[in-house]
Amino acid sequence: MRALGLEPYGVRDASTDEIVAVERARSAYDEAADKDHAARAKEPGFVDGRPRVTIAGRIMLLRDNGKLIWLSIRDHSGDVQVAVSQKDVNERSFSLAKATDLGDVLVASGRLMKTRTGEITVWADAVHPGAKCLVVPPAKHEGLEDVEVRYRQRYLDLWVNPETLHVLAMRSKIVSTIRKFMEDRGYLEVETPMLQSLAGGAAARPFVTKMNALDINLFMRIAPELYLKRLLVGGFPKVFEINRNFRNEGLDKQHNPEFTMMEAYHAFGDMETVMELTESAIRAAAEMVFASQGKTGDVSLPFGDWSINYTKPFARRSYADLFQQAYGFPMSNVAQAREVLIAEKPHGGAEWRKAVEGMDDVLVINELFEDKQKGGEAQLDPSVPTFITHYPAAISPLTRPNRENPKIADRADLFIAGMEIAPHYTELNDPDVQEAKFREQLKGIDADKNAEENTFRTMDHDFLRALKVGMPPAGGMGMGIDRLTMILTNQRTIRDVVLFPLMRPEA
RNA sequence: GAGGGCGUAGCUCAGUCGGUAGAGCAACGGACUUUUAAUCCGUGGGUCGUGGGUUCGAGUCCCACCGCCCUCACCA
Repeated sequence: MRALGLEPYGVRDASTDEIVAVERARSAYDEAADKDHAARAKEPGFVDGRPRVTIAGRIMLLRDNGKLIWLSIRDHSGDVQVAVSQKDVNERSFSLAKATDLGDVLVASGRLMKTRTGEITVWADAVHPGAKCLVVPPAKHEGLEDVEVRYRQRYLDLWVNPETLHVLAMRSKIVSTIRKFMEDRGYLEVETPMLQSLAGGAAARPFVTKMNALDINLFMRIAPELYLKRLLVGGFPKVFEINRNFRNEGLDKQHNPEFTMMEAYHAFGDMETVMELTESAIRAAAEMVFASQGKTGDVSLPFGDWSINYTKPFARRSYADLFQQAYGFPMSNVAQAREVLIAEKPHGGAEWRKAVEGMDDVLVINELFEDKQKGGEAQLDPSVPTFITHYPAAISPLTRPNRENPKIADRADLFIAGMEIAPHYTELNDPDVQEAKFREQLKGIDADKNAEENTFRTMDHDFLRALKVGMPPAGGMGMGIDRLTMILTNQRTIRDVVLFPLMRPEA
């Protein structure tokens, strides 16, 4: 192109300042003015009333008829046809249009008209360069289907597959809807450390990194919980944080090593306070998504084969009921539960039997419970978001035991479509009970957990010190933003709602 | 971590029984002022994921490795 005296890369100028989204340009089409122009263009003194627009985007299709060139240009909002006729543009514009290839970014200005086949077209009076595309673009019809290339070269995926851009833009809108909802409810957004010298607040393997200046190891946080609670001690009444957590574990359809979570804490609230908060926040996000599809009425969104209703109140099922339903005997029958668990791994042999027999009662029950929960749709109605309530206290180390029944934790987990979306707690604020629970956790509740995993189950003395200062009673919740986005946008893998999912480096 | 599947042109894909590497689109040169996946004429394009083995001969069969996908395991 430079050999032809053309500059392949554009600059900001008077025309680029006028650029509007393709969608807006198309809606500016004026049929009356177009017909008037078609009928009277040759009359002396005729004033062309057709709106003039400037759009910019990538060339998706190209039909060069010699002295008339048809281009299909795509931007984030859609596609539009552009016609560049030799007699209606200057030589420089026409040469540029001639030298254009599929994939180039082009700026085109012109009046809106319809072709005789009825397609809205920008009849160009000038075109300007945007950017040259130096790689051969993916096939214009088949698109880009290779999932590996889609994730590694997301820029290509976003350009070629409009659905990708739509889903990821929707993710941004879901986050901003929830953020606005929280602010409207009077919660203050805060930022707490991502680099922590103790990785607490959850049971997960952390990433370790090294700080040179202080010559210390630091952990990437696995949860912000313990810092947010310190803020309640300090006097913040209602706080939330939407940010990344990092867990050094496997990848699958529901797990990316870095993921986004919203945690919220409400002083002088409890589990019920934050359950209502989550339900309303999710409903607000679902309503936004639903409305963006131009739909009205009861909000229901598809996820796979299911249709999930967000207008009806979310359901509640107790842990004990679900256990009974799944196994046909009550969870109080630990002896029978133990036999069922042993029978689950017939190949485990004597070793497995011994491990199970040494397990705490509550862990036996919970192992069985979680086995069934993975196929959660078998027990819960997948079309209704459901809170599982009345968890055993022993598996919820940071939760306050129920005042009436200390064996039950004040904890409720929200499940949608078989996925765990958000746990809710009445938070534990008694430092003595908290310390006892830390110690219990440190004993190594799982005999078969390896040593490496136990190294990060350390006692957080400063957190206990904070509780001694006095934390008001509080409700707390944590919501997986990635999973919520999956459910609201009907994506079955977490990688399709993350802009740049983790990939093994290319060789 | 275990099992299974996949990897061929820029993209989407064929490739039979082991016998000269294929198509469409894209690219390159040319024609064409209302096209719609424009059309027409012409041209170029391959480390068949990588490395080894079997064989007269391997894209094809065997082994190892790399990457991706699926299922399971792990995972608040």
